[in-house]
Amino acid sequence: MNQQTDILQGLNEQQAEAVLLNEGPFLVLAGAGSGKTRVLTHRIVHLIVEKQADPASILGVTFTNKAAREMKTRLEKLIPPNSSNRLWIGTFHGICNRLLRTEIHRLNLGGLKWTKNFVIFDTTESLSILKETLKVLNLDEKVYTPKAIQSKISALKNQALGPIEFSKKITDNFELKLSEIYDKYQEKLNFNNALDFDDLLLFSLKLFEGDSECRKYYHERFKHILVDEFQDTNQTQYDLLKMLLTHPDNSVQNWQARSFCAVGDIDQSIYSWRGANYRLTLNLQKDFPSTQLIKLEYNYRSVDPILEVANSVISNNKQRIDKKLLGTKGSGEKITCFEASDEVEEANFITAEIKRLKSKNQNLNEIAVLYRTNAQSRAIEEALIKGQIAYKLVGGVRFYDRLEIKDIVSYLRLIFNSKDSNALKRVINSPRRGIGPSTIAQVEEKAETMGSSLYSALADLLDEGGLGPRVIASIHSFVEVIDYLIKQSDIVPVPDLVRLVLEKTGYLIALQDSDKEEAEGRLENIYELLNVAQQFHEESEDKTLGAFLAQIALASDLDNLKDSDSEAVTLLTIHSSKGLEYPFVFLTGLEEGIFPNSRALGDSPNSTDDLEEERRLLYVAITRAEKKLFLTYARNRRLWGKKEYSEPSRFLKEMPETHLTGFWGSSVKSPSGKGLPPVKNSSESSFYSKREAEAKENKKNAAPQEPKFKVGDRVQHKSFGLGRVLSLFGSKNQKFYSIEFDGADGKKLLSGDSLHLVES
DNA sequence: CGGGCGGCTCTTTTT
DNA sequence: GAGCCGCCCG
Repeated sequence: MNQQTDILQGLNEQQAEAVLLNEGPFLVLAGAGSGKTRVLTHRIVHLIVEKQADPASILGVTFTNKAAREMKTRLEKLIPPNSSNRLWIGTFHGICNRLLRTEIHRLNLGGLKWTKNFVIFDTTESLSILKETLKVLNLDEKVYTPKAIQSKISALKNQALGPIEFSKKITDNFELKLSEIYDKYQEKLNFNNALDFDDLLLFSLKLFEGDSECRKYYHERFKHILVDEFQDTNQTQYDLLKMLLTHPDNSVQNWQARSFCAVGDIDQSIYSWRGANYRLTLNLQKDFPSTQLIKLEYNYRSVDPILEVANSVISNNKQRIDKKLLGTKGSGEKITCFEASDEVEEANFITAEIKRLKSKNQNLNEIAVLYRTNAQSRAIEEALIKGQIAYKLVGGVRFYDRLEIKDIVSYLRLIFNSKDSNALKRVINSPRRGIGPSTIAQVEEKAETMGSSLYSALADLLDEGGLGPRVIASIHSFVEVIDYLIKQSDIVPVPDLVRLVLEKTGYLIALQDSDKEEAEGRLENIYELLNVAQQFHEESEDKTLGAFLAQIALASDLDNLKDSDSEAVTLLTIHSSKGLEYPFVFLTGLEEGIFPNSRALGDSPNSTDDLEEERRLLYVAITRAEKKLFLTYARNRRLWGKKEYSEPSRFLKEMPETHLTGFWGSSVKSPSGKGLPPVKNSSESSFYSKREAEAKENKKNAAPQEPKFKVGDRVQHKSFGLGRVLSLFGSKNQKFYSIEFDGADGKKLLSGDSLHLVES
């Protein structure tokens, strides 16, 4: 067998075409589960093995670090040894970081320069310097809320607008102020020799715009560019790609001959709030008329009912290119719906179903629970803990956001880039050295007058009077330790440096001596950080401190998700689940206000767009499931600590009822049997609100309900016939039973009202 | 200087 | 219900 057929083995016609096309830009519209990752991997293998492409000439952009790592691992097995480390594969942010680490000195942004030992500020850190900025500008935080300003600036950066470009587009007073803040904020970042997330992209673009030599070098180098999840590209990323694809001397023309492969699915565009713009995908052919189009419509992941429901839901969107997922897995179980009285019952149902799956020898790693917002995980976690089901939670508090880890990392950052005043302020009194806010204020003042960094202002302050002898001694020994560590950082590998930090700063001793309850957990986390450092040193290509810090800054919780780990159910938001697949999926909280989220239901001019994005999100969620999907919602939910009534999601009625089963919308099924009646207007008095009023009334009067049946009882239902009780759920006032009916496939979930006991 | 307490706002999603 | 901020007291 020759290599050509080998590479194409197992690919369908369209997939093979996408692998083999070698000239001109082309767009692969790849539906969920259509094997696009395979296409990308095989294409790279084809380029290297068949076309003798230099691995260093290939640039692959993925959406997550995890996807990048997986792709690299797969490639290592398929291409010649030692060639994989010459490929550039990563997220836009990761790639831009790599680029700027070597080229940032060429960049000049309105007189501001950065050096290659820049640090990356995460959202929290950039918020804190933004607050400083507002203070300096004497702006009221009540009027200019830092969070809102932060997202405005982020939006600008994602539209390729730097402070200078934006200042030319100002139309009103608010924008004028915003522009001032933006300027000052960038100055602050510069003072720290720091970039925020969005700057990684924007600065890379500005670099190419301002330095055609540099642009030419990378244009000529990256002969083959592949971009995954193209629908979630923002303007800045798009412009950046254009920079690489076109030659500085002859603009658009030679784009047409470039090997450029964009893979995406407009129906899975779910990051518009981060500046992503799926219209860029729609416009690709308009921008570049020679762009060829390949559609991948065969789905190799899910059974038919799941695909039917997904197709049906997404067809309600107006803004899309028509396509359907075509099944290859055949028929399968219907989708089970469950209406819970509240979030506790919902969680109990999920736990019980998971137990059942486990009893049928399903591995817990095959199960995922999805939700719209992170806050929803809480109730589910509690139920799983009670039910003794192991779970892994993605999101929530990131490992690197923990206090002790941030402390140690801040030390490392200060060592790497002594201009990082955020890091300095964080560590200077941790462990306690008696250097408090008033001293820091003096340091800041000193730095201001000297025009220097906080760290060098420390040394200047020592020479002056005005500080007590105790503080002087503290600062003196602090500076001594940091200076020593800075010297060591050039000599010793990262894991050793981390150990030195723990030891020389007194951090470890202070923690060990602490009799606080949480100290033990913190120590464990610190040991885990040491493990991370060790692993980094063994596996990373670039073993420098800078690379370590960048890895930490760009790491997401998702990156640590390994299926091979211990056996556990995965809990994650729908956003985080993009690109993943699980045999069994629970999609929870299908309620108006939760999903679709209330933010998407407002009367803003964008609300139609927002609702369509919610629908795409639902489409993503549904298509994660391979074998079996569960949909749940709760009639009451604790929100901001308050109980709220909610109506079932409007999306439920967009699903063909023939593919659904279970107990859902109990009395809300319309007489026609066509699923839920239309939710016209959530504020309108409707069927739902009447039912809510009833429920409220019942609740008031109801004594705690005793279960009518127990597990194993024979029961009768007027339309389903005879069955047996498998399990029971419910709150104090409401009980539900899972019933297996004789001769029927699957089980039904019903309330006691419609059942009669036949035999105990 | 540091810890503790009370009041305030807020949650959509993440590189 | 939680995290953040500011205020007060030891």
